[in-house]
Amino acid sequence: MKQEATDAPASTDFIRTIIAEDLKNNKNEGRVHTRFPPEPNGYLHIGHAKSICLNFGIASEHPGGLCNLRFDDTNPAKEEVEYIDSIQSDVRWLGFDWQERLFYTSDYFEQLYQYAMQLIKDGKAYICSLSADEIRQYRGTLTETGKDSPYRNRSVAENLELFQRMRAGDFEEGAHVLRAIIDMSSANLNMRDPTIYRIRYTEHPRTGKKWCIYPMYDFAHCLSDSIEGITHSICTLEFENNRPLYDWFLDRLKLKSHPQQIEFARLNLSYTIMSKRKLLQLVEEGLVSGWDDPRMPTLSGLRRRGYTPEAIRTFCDRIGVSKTNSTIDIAMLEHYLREDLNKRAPRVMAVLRPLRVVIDNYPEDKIEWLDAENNPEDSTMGSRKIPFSRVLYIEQEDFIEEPPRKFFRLSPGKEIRLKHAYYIKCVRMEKDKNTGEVIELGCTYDPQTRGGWSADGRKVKGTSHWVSAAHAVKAEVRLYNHLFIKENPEDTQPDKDFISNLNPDSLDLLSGCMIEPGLKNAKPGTTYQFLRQGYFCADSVDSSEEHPLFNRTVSLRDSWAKIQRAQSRS
RNA sequence: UUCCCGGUUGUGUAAUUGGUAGCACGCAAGACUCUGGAUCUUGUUGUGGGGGUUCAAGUCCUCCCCGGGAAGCCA
Repeated sequence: MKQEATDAPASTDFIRTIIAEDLKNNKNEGRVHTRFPPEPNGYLHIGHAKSICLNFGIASEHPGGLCNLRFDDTNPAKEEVEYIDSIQSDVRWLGFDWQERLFYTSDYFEQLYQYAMQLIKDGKAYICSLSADEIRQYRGTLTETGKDSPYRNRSVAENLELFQRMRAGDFEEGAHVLRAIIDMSSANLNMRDPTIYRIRYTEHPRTGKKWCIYPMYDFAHCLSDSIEGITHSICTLEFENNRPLYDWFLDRLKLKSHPQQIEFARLNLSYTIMSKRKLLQLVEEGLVSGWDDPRMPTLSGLRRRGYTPEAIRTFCDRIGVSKTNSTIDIAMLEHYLREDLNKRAPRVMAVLRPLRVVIDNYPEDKIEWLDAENNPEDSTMGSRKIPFSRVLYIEQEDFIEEPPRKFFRLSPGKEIRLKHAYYIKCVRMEKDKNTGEVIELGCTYDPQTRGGWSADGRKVKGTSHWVSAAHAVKAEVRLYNHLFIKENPEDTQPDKDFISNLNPDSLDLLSGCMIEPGLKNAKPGTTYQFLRQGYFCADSVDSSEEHPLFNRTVSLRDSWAKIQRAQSRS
């Protein structure tokens, strides 16, 4: 785990301020203990990363600080082992370690049951035999107070017996629930005798058929926090209205460990969605290839796309923590990704849309192995040899027959530099007789410019990447774009939902790409910079030595594209 | 209509707790460059509104406006 309390600029978000204040007042005997409490009902996404970085980060900033991983598994209807496994590997991949503190709310089911019994004995809870529908009606509305359940006055003895029989499986689902006795006229609906146990004959991923009653979140969560000695229970804004209930249970049960719940605003990102329910819908309806589709904001999707944990952590550190509902521009995520990849990604050459180029004055059978640096940002990454020969491929978009203003690349009569190789000048074009499309270029090279330098100091403005046709390896490349066309995918026509905002061009498959020979053995998961184009990684699922397949992680910033956009605007 | 929470440049987020509104991203212009990448420089109409307290208000008081959340036997 990262330990950067000293060199990191002091973070001053409101949560860390509260904790610093608590420490100053020697609250919690100077302990700082947080937890990350996912429900295993889906895969983790970038929004969870914010919470993970916050909780584990805060713990790591204090000597002796701890952060638990706890699965909030109180609803067996939605939870699965697949999710339990993926969540653990995602948290680890992000770079955090819960050591031996892996917990499950289900670990505490017996203890939670005893707490519930205590509440009943203290006259603070009762068995309600109203139907779900009736309970809703009795609860009242936002503006009307509720009314007491007719079962509210059952005797302690009767409540005790019924609760035990609920556990024993004597009743049907829905026949009874256990409810707290609070206040049916509270302005906070959460306090109108909330349900704390319900009957469910559903097999639980961990406890199997041992239980047929399951505690509700509000009851289980605060008590689990208390049992684990959590000092600061950090959650998202939608739980603000639940905080009085969180405190109510801990106060009524007179628990000495009373964690403080603090709410912060969840992460929203432009051009994507963060709802687990909606992500699940994309998966189930086959609109993406799975939870790890590289277009998904899930950690497994981002990982497969080529995102690094470091970039995600930096992003989470920089976006800040507050209580303001906000949407962060996805460009900021991409910025920290590029910043990270720029330092570490080896440079290679790959031609995505090849245009054949013949160097007319280069000997037929000659091959030169030229030096190419692996990363101008980091000389310790060394260099490699790349083959140069008479027939090459360059990028189609690096040639225009009639170049617009400010176009520095190849066109008839113009000279450019081939990266790491020679200056070449375009002397002829071959066109398809039917379409008129340029299918081959004839160029001459200047032998005096080997390595890309000219002794006479002559300058060329454009530099292109290229591959030797005889040596190139054919590959497929997946170009990814935003999953949604709208900055806010929920911004839809009245009768449509977010699906209607799916970007039809979120995936562009290129099949005839030509990559430099060394890339044949690219290890899946390692990210390269394809010179002048972007960062790409071999796909961890579909790439093989026989059929190399690369995902575009993120494009390079493209100022030529901006110039073009400006030109077309004017 | 009830309760809770929020509102600082285009987007996020700070402001020593009443004392120069800063940082990052984005955008724009320029410099530099064997990646139109990176890097560097410069710029970039901001405290939701009205009153009030004060020498001084993003910060305190007050009224209003706007946004979000809350009526699961979900979390």
